Amino acid sequence: MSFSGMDNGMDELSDDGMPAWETKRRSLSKEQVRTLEKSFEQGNKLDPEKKMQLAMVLGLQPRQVAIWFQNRRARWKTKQLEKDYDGLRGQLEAIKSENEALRAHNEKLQAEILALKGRDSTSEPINLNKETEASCSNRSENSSERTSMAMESSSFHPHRGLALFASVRPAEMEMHCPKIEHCIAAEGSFSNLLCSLEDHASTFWPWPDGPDQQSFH
DNA sequence: TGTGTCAACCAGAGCT
DNA sequence: AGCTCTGGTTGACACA
Repeated sequence: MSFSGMDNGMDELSDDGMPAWETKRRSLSKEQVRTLEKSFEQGNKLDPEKKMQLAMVLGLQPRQVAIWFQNRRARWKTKQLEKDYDGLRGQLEAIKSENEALRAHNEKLQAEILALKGRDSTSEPINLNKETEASCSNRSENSSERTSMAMESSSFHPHRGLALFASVRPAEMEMHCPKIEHCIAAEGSFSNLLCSLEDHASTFWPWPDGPDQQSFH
């Protein structure tokens, strides 16, 4: 074990029976850490037998091994939270751009409707389907499909981006928009996004049933 | 000298 | 009761 700067002669004992000057000694050796890491990869929980075995092999106090595992779990969790945060931030950006696309498309449709209404009031009754066909040569008669085609003719791609919206069919867009609006309205508060994605967070832990049932692959 | 990292510790909770 | 866990803190050390 290598450490420096602890060269005084204090000889009172700590709770571990170690000299007090040893209680805050610096780091474990590279070899010790390598072995501990290897063991941690196989399973981040420490049963008493494994603890004793590691302590014996590494020439450490069993308590030191236990503490190393505790600290290592804490570090792992912190890293995992950072990763999770980054992932959610990415999803937020995707949702925002998706919303922009929806907004733009919505405005386009509104303008189209207004134009049609304008014509409607100045001339004879208009067959909407026919009129729409005229304004967009390759559209079908079905209004839902028409909407779909309109979406394709603009830059909107329903299957691109978040799976979150994969189930939103064009005809349902109006229904879903308020939800998205709400989401984006709350974009200043990241916790709201966290809440909305909470149900998707079951994969947070790499093992089933949460952190207590861990078993690394 | 400020800051980050890490071993060690503590308190409180849960499990057997 | 004894053990282990998590979350937070402390103190020593390394480094820019």
